[in-house]
Amino acid sequence: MDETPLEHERRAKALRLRAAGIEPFPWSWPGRVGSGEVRRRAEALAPGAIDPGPSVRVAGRLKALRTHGRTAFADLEDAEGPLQLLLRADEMGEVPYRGWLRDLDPGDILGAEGHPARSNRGEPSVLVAAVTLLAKAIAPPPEKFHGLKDPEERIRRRYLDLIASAESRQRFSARSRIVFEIRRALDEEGFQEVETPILTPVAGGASAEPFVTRSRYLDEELSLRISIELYLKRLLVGGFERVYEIGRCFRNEDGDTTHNPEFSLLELYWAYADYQDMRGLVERLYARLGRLAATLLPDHPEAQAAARDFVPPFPQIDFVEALEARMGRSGLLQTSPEALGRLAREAGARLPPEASPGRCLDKLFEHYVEPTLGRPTFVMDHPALTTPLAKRHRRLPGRVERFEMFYRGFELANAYTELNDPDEQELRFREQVGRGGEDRYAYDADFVAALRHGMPPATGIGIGIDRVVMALTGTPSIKEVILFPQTRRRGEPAP
RNA sequence: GGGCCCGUAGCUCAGCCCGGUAGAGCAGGCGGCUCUUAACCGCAAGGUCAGGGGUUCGAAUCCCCUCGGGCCCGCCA
Repeated sequence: MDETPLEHERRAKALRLRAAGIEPFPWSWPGRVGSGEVRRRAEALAPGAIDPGPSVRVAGRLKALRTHGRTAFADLEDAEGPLQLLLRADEMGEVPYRGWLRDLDPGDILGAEGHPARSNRGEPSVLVAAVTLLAKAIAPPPEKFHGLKDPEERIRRRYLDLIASAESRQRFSARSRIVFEIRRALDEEGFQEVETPILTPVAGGASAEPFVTRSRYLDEELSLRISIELYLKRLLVGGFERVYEIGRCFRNEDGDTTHNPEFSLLELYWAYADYQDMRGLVERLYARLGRLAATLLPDHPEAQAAARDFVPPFPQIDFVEALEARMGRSGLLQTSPEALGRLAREAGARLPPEASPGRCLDKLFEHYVEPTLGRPTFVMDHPALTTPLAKRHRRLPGRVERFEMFYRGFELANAYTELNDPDEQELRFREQVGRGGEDRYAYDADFVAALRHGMPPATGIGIGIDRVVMALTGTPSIKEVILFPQTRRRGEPAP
């Protein structure tokens, strides 16, 4: 890559230091303490005072340097936050002080040793006795005040976004904590996490185009999974009773504000329980997550609202009743496919002529009911037409035992009482495959073979992790909750 | 896949409508300053105006194509 004049200057500084016997990329910085501890010690002091206790060693990225002749203020930042360094010629020695001011740049990784202190203006600081370069930044950081704004650069070079934006760092930390909390909650509920194949001979469990690759060893085509479902159900056949997996799934489709080609899915299966049991689990889980979000993001109105909103029990509405009420008509399930298509198109849905009645019903629900579901709401007992792979409802004809939980326009859970009759499963697979259209599921013969050995009655659920994070943190774009979203290849810097 | 918008210095942005020598701030260079925190003051420097083609005496500016990105729609039950 061509070196900019700026980078030339910075590299020259590194070379100058090395020539003077100072390694610009040293190996370690032992005895380091976090900025948080130093801040706390410094905050106990009066302005202008110096902590008389032992000196401390801190480290972090140099964010800004304000020089005033024989004194200078440096903003250091580590994972715990910012910390000011107070550099003075009389503390450090005239020659080292002048040398470091000449050879340091914003963006450098620094170590500093000195006593906690408070500036005359009261800023918690370290009065530096000695400074050490821990890694020279040859390339400059983003602009100090405006940060990195260009949305393309923020995604392609996420490290720069993270350097510049505490908010971005906080959001991704929140994501980690949310996922950890989900694991902890499920562990306490008695579920065990498993790992099932990502490279699979048949990408099943959902309707989506897979990414396809090839195994040279097997001399076979393999697909990256589009869901986790069919392997977890095999484990129910095998005798595991409460299993889940959180993992990446892949769909070979366009991205947008709510879709990325690779995304994280939680799927969970629970033997000897039904979808009503699952509803309780969802309430307990989201109540925890709402409280967590409020703790993690005390300044985020959306996160605070989540804690108030996710208080069980969440209201339940019946899919058909809610839709009919909103539409002001009845007998939807008895309506002809042609009429359903007409209604859906009247509601603004652009549907292909061959769209199934189930798809029309989904579109109608999307249009009439979903926008009204701002608070956590369970939508119960979908028409069988919309959901071929759930178990038929034990009481309501033409329905299946299914619920979705909606919040702020996001579908945050989709659960069934699972189909476990192998003959019916095979029939439905064959219907889907025969259709050959958009809604096709891949036929997984091995899965049907597994069901023939008996899968206990069970409930299962899928939760899109990325969307959970979006909903809890009030983030409008999936790209802001995925560290490295998919982007088109571009001329990358040469090594 | 369709529509609209964006791409100017390392970063944040003016300039584009209405064509006439490419501008500022930050960062960097040189000089000054012992309490700043978007520090400040002075001086000098920094550009493939995303790329290609066209119109024109003359294009960052107007037109076409390509690349990349964003938003909306479609698709993703």
